[in-house]
Parts: sequence; C-alpha cells; structure tokens
Amino acid sequence: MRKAEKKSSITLVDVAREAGVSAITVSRVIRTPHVVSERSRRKVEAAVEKLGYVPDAAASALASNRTDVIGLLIPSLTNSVFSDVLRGMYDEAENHPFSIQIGNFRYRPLTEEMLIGKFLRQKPAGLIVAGLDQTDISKGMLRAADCPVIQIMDYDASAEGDMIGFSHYEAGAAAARHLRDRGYRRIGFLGARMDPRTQRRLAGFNDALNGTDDPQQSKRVIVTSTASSVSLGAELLRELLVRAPDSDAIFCNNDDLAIGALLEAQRRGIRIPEDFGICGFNDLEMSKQMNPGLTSIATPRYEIGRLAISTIVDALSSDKASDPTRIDLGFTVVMRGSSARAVD
Amino acid sequence: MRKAEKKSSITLVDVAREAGVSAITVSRVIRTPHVVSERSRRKVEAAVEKLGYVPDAAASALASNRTDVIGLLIPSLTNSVFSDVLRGMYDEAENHPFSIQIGNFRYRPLTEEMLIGKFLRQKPAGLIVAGLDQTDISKGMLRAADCPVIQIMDYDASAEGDMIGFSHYEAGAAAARHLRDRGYRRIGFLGARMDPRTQRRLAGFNDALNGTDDPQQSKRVIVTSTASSVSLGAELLRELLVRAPDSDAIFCNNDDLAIGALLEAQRRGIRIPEDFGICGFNDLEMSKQMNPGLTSIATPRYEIGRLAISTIVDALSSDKASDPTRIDLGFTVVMRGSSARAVD
DNA sequence: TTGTAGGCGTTATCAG
DNA sequence: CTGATAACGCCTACAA
Repeated sequence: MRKAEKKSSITLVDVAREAGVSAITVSRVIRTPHVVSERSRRKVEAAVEKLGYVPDAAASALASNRTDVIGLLIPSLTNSVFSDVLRGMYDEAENHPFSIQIGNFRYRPLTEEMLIGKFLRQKPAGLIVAGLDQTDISKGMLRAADCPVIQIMDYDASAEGDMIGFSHYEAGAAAARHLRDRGYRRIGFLGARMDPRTQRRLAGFNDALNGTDDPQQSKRVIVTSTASSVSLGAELLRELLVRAPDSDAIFCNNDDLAIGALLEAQRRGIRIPEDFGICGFNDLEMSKQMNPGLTSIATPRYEIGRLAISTIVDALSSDKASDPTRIDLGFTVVMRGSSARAVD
Repeated sequence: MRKAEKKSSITLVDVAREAGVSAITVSRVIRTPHVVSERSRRKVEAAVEKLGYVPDAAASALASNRTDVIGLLIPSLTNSVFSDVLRGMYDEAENHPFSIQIGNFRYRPLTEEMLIGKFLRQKPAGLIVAGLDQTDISKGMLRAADCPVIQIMDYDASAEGDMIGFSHYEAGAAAARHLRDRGYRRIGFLGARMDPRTQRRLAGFNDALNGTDDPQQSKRVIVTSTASSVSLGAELLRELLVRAPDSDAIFCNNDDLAIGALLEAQRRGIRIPEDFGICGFNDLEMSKQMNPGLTSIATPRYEIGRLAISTIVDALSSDKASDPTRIDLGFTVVMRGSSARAVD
C-alpha cells in the first residue's frame, strides 16, 4: 500500500495566506525580491521559513516555459579532458540555482543533433556545446534557440555565435615550432579519434612544417579513428618507427598518447630527449611526473568550464541583450625533459 | 523585440482532436500503450506523427508528481574512477527515456545531505548515491524517498538498502596478502583523501598483516586528507622512505598514487620489483603500460554504473515491489611486473 | 508596489 | 477499453 502520500505540500498560496499577501507577491519575493517592498518581503520570508515552503520546479517550468537546467553536450565521457571542464562548471554552478544535465553524443554528429533537439524541448536555461562543428541542422536549432548558447573548447574568429576556447590550429603549429626550435628535424604526428579539433591541430602542425627540409613529412603522420588511450600511444609509436624509422620527434594528439609513446620508447631503449623528442597536448597532472617530464601544451580546461557557466548566468540576469561572448583563452607550451635537448 | 514566440506548440488536445479520441487516450498511448485498443493506438500514432507532437516534460511532472530524471550523487569529479562509472550509466541510459543529473558533494557529508534534499524535491525517477556512509539525516531521507534508491561502489552485507559494489575491506586484505605471497615482508600503505571506502581498504590491509612478523607495521602507513594525484604518490613514497626506510613494498590507495610512487622509485634508482613491490588499486588503463607494469586491483566500475541504471529502470517498470538488489561484484588482483618478484 | 483572473499541458480519478 | 472533470502549483498579463 505504499502509494504516494496525500500530498500535503506547502504551496505559494499557503505562504501567501500566512503572510497576509497574495500569491503573486510571494512568487516575486522568491524570483525578483528587489521589486517587492521591504515590508512585504519580510513578512513573506518569515512565512516561508515558518512553513518550510519549497518551490515546485515542475509547476514553475510549466507556467514560465523555462527550467533551471543548463544542458551540456560533450562528445565523450572517457576523455579526461572533459572531467576538468566539468569540474570548472560544477564549481561555478555551486553559486547559482542551476542544475547541469549532460548529454554524451559520442563524437557522433547525428546523436548530437538529436540531443540538441531533446534539450531544447525541455526549455533549458542555457546550452553549452563542445566544439564549433555541428551539422547544419544542429546549427539552425542553436541559432533559433531562445536561451543563451555557448560553444566551448574551440575558438575560430570566423565562426558565428558565442564561444570560449582557444585555437587548435595555432596549438598544433606551436607544437611543431617548439620541436623545431629544439633542433628536431624529422617530426611525426600521432593522432587518435581525429575529431574536428584534432584535425585542426594536425593542420596547424602540417602548415608550420611545410616548406621545411623534410621530404618524408607526410609519412610521419600516423592517425587512427580509434579512441585515444595510453596503450594506443605505444602502438602508434611502433607504427611510426616502422613506417619512418628515421623520425626524431613526435607531437601527440594528447597526453595519453604521448605518455604511451614515451613509455614505449623507454622499453625500446630510445633515449629521450637526446635521440627522440616528444610533445603532448593538454598537460595532464601526471605528465610532469614522467621520467623525463613530458613537454606538453597546457589548455585552460577548468577555466573554460567555469566561464561557460558564469557567462550563461550573466546573460540570464541582465535583461538587455548582452554583448557577444567570444573569448580566446589561449594555451601554453610547457617544456619539460621530453623535448629539452641541448641546442647550440 | 525577441520575446518568446506565441506558443504555437502542439498539445495532447490537438492530437486528440486529430485522432478523434480524447486527450487522456492519447496520454495512455504514450505512457501505457498496452491498455489501449489496437485501433485507437493506430489513430493516435498517426496523429502524433502528422502533427509532430512532442510531450511537455514540465506539464507531465506537475500532473504526475514525477520526473524522468535519475539523480546521481558522487563525491568527486576529479577522480578518474567516476568517469568509468558515468560511462556505464550513460551507455545504459541511452536505451531508456531517462536523464541523468549529477550532484557533486565533494566528499562533504553535509553537502551530500543538502543535495539529497534538493534532488528529492524534484521528484526524481530514481536516485543513485555513491557509498554507504551517509549522515543519519541523509539515510533517513533516502529511506523515506518514494523512488528507487541504489547505493553504489561499496558492498557491506550488514548495511541496509539496495547496493551494487564490492567489499573495500576485502580488497585491502587481498592486496596485503598478494604482496606477502610475493615474499614482501615490510609492507607500507599510501593513502590520500581517506574517505570511508579508503579507510575500509586500510582496515582490511591492516587486519591481513596483523600478527605478522613486522613490528614497524604501523609506521609504514602514510596517509593524508589531501586529494589524490600522481604527484602526491611521489611525495608520499618519499615520506615513507624517511619514516620507515626499510620498507620493501607498498599498497596504494589508488593507481594515481601508485604510478606516482613507481615513477619516484625509478628516479631514486630503486629496483622494482626486486627491491620494492608496488600494488595499486582500480587498474586504470595506463597501469599496464608502465615500466614495469603496475600490479593493481581491478574494480568493476563500468559494470556498476550500467547495473545501477538498469536496476532502477527495472524497479520502475515492474509494479510489484521487486526483490532487494544487493550485488557484490567483487574485484580481481591483477599481477604485473611491479610485484612480480621471483619467489622460492 | 500589489493584486485579480486565467491558463500552462498533463495526469488521477472514477464512472461508463 | 474509454472519457469527462478536476486538479497539479506557478506565472504572465493586465489593471489598480
């Protein structure tokens, strides 16, 4: 017989009666206290306290056509990158009355499209999407959405909409230049997953090396669509050393691959950085502990998450259409032992 | 003038009119198709299709006092452990019409208490909480909740409620026995965070070593309340070697610490496994790639996540109170090079 | 600054 | 198996 209890819950009307005002006044005290007189506000607050009133989110959503859910669309939960982004978001969201709901589209544009539709139908307070590479249908939905929409993790001045991220193309180019600056001349690329951001890093990498004196350059690019992992880094290094044995350095898609490659190089007795240089991407916490420390490109993942939430909160609280948010947070090349070869 | 458009959305009533039935019949076709006649169902389905009807979640929640949100309470987003759990949950949830909403209580019991209250007020479809160690108030709320509640990540036959996990006490004991079996006799423990599950692993570890011939045992337990990281593993190993320099093995709280300790041992020229054995916990993907491979205790994280969702789904679909769900998924000691010392 | 009236889209209830 | 009638608790609009 454990059916739902007779709902004896306290409603706005109960509070209003207790406070001697109307229901709408109670509602206003809760949502927009500044438009209510000091006196009413006090009475209402006392009544809320006394009765233990708790607003009903569903009723509010139905009446206002708006929820307090911020939707987040990410391509992967495996990727350690997104755990930092999430951390930033949750840290920031803690100060605000919003809930975060995650949709995982598994690097599949059509799944993303479906999830955008699903989220939008729930009248979210805001939407955060990873990347700038949605399908045209997705882009149309995002453009038409009547809530703030922020794209994160990437930055491209020529793309439309609000965005917080950094340029993956420039990051790839910076990695290539760093390795060249350290004297490496036959530089490879190890890449997994090959999502659009990875591809832009590769493009930047290629362009930066273009016109240098390495005729074998294109043979040194080893990529796969498989998901990234430490083991895969070891595997891709082995493949590189078969296809282009004279390679003297690599830029890896991310630190997982780079760590795998570094450990594999050690097993093969390859001296790092003397004989072979390695640069990773993302700068995970563990990278600096490797022997030698892994050179990597530090990306502002936590900050992106934090800013994404605060931007949405700001957009929601200011009535006027706020300025577009287009923030390039940049990245940093962090040199450590794995590329610290002596240069004359 | 970008106010909300005149809401021209299609409602149940529109569909009902189109199909020539009543609104409630449409509602039933959507929620409980089997109680509607074949004929009505067809007509309704056609109308839904034609009009592009999409149910309104808020209205449904208000009327039924129930949402499709499964709440998840975890102590950390940093911890790589939970990303596997999440992956299992999202993979399983993909087959069902539920959304997952994550609350991060940051290892703070009072934050957890607050979040449980917040979630419960939203009338969730179900609730998943990590661990068995809630405050009394939290436990009371969970007991009184009128939705399925599952505790995950831990298993204790003497605790109440539904749970899916494994015994951390046994895992700690198994690690200690493994190291002794490999001939190590002065075995330390490195621990961070020291949440309740970690403490139970330590208890199991201590009990398993109790009565052995090591008088210094207690000096070899190095713990801190700091969050776990690879760097911290290195640091704790240094501390152990100061406080008990004759130690010949360690069991680490988790693989992050173990990897940090292994890398630090390498820097110090300590031979592993000959002079020093290491056993981690969780068996991360990277652990098998270390040089030497890291012995670890594999835990069924993905499976726990998957089962947690499917258990809730099952409980929701069967009307009758289903049997209690109390599943001990166990763990596995995976021996690799870091403890593979020759034993006579 | 406050209140009145009405409706948001769905589901529970109970009768047919 | 189907339907009429009432909520569900709050918010928008407008008026005072």
